[in-house]
Amino acid sequence: MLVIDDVKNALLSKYPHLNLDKVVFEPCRHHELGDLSTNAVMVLKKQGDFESFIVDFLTNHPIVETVNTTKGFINIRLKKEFWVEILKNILKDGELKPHLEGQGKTINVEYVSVNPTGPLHIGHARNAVFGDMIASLFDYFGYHVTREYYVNDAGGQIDALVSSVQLRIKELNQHPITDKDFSADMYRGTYLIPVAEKVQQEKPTHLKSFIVERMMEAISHDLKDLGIHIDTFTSEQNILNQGYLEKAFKILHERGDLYHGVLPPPKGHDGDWEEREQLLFKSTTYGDDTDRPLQKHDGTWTYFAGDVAYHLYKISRHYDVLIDVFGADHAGHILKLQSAVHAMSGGNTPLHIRTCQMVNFLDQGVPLRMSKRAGNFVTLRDLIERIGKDPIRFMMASRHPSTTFDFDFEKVVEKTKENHLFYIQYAHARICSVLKRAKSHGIEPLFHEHLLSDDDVFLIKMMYDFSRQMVLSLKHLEPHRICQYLYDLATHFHQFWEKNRLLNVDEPVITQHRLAVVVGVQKIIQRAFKVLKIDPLDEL
RNA sequence: GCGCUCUUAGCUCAGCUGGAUAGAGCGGCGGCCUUCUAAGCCGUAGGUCAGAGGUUCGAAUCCUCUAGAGCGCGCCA
Repeated sequence: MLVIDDVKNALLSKYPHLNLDKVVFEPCRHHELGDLSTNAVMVLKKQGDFESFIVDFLTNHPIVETVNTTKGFINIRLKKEFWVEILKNILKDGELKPHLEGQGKTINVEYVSVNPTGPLHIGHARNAVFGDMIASLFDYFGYHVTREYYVNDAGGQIDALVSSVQLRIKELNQHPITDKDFSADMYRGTYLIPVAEKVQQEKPTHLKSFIVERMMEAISHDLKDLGIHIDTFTSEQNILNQGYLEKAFKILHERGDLYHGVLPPPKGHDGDWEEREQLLFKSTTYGDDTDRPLQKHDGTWTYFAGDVAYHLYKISRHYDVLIDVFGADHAGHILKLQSAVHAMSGGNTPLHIRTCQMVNFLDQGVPLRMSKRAGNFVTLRDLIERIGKDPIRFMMASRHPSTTFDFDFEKVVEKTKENHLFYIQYAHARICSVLKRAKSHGIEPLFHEHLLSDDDVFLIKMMYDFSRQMVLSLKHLEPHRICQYLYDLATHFHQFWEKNRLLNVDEPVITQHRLAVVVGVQKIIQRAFKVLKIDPLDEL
């Protein structure tokens, strides 16, 4: 934004000592008062009284129409030329390009990372979509993004998976099996039957990796249908084979962050606690609440140790920033992982961890109680086939990540304003429809500056806010802001539609002009949807 | 017992990391289709921002405590 930089520069050139960090221009809360407001006077109060200086400066600024002050704010109304330029830029570039702040920087976003023991279910969807949109946002701002999935293919769960497949093979060979043949940790899902068949056909030499590959094929296929492409699948087994566990041990040991000791029992963990000496990581040094075990009592590595090794591997790949996306049920891992990364990278590799909360699923208002054991969980595939990828992506991304919310299978495909995605698509479809109709009359969009109306400006202002919302979404890693913004934009458009008849064959010039204005909206929706990876609809 | 996250209108959610009179939708009430998609638009009613303190020019937002909800808490991953 030009005005704010001009004001800041003017202030600094006269008062070089000023701290202007908190000075911002924002869209004016009250439309009657102006277009933009600044808190400068209030924020700078302690450093001096700069009101008359700023007001004078703004009054003489070439793109400022009027200036007023109320309740400590300075409000400005911009000249129409400003909005003319904004719309021209949108029509030319298809958007409003924020300056690319991430050019050259590399970033690794790890998300989904579901154990390869079964198909993705709907409980995995939020993490997958949220992580993917975080990655998309970084793409948008010019970072080099790696989308990564960590495959837990080394633990006891995988052994149980292999046993489960072997049991299914037995079943294929005319040995009837019952529920009793499955031990508690085994997987009795019928999705393993085709895997067993494949094993029989191909007789692989490495059974375990063969099975994991089949599971990962299914998972990536489901992800693809949700619009997600993972760049790098990193195998836990591979990390271990490459000796990263030992490397991590060595680094932490040399730093003096390891010791053998006994953890205190968690409070309320009365009778069944048995004190055991373990190899511990001194994560309390880095802000954790308690030290964390790298080895079990028997000297074998813990799951956490594997995670530490994996993050050392990520550090060794020299990204500027690492991001992990966890479900709320893994929030307990944040501090210990960040401690480990801090220790191993010497504080040089920032690790941001974002969690998204659980989702309550409902079908026509009835809560779904899923249990993996009972086998009544809904697969992601089933949901995609039932309602499509876009409603899932939009809904999963449209809520603040740290709040739980209700996801009703029926409500997200309703064709009413209550369904935000529909409402936005409706705006887009209306624009496409009227453009098509105008074209059949030989009328194409064409912007006429001198026809710019107050209603046009009202709509252009909303388009102008796009780049600011994108910046905020990135800054806070909160893609839901984009969804919220699009809904507001759609609201403004629908109001505009009701007030201003777009197509009038008797008035071709005004028709051209209004079409050009709504093409701006169309382009912004398309650009935002590209980031969300949602397909805009030309008709409903 | 401890930790993390949450609590905003009857319901579902926003609230621009401390700014102006806290906003939308649904539901309620009342209006708007001979013209581009009424799958929409307009008006109206509805609030002690869970509660109590604190920080300051200013708090839904930051801190402390209390209550309630969800998730988690070595020897699973």
